[in-house]
Amino acid sequence: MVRNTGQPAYLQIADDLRAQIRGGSLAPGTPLPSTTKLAERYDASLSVVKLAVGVLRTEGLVIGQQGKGVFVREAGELPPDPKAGDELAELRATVQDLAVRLAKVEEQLATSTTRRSGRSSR
Amino acid sequence: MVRNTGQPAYLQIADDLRAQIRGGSLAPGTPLPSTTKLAERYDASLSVVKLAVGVLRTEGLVIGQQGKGVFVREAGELPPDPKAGDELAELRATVQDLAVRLAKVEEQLATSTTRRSGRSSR
DNA sequence: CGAGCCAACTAGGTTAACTATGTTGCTCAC
DNA sequence: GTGAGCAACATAGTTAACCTAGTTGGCTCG
Repeated sequence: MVRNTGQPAYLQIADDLRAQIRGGSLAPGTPLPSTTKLAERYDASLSVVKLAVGVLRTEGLVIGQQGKGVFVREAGELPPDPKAGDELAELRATVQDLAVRLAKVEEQLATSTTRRSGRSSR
Repeated sequence: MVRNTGQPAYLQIADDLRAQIRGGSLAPGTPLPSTTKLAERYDASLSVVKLAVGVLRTEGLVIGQQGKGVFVREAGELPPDPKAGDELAELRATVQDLAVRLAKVEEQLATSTTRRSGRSSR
């Protein structure tokens, strides 16, 4: 599809969707058409549609929910499904994970250095 | 290299690079390692590296120049930190940094103390 | 010696296939 | 009628392959 504009297809699609969101055609909370539908509508491959959605996702304009769909983000607030997309919870989980792993590493290090195998380079 | 944080590989790489940029390891104006090099360094496929760079690109943190490389955006001209500036982003970066360093230590520990080939990410 | 070509790198775009995982609705057995 | 299980569909992630295009440096040939 597209071209002419010199812009890659996935950016054109992303721009179009972004315009629709900002223009109100796609209201906050409403789901975008499915990847397949968008691919048909824009006559593009699934891959470029996924790329386009990916751009909007990293921009924070939309939020993808596995199994359900991709929803337009409420400006400044969370979508009707405030699932575990919480950064704080994510961070906590990560920190917890790090703590456990650190403990293991420290343990290994303690037992291995006693017989002096300290083989730490770089 | 991946796993650990439960985050997808391309986001982990993006976060790592982002941390390096914000941390100063990658100064503005300097080029990132080439896609191939990054793929080797992170033991990831070219695809995920391209995805990671793509994320930073859409974030405006780096600018890709075909044929030359991907360069860190000059601080003055980068409007980034779109939603950041908050503690959360800082924390995130720090945690990410810790995760990377821990992963390295774990790797060293695994290769130096074990002769079970258990590890290795693909 | 110089001009031009060429080979080797680079990023970027596109496609396709496969996997994983989550959601939802239907059907079928009890 | 209810519950279990399944099938269909959704996003998400990963990989691989192929192509385009820009840059650079070296080599060759005139």
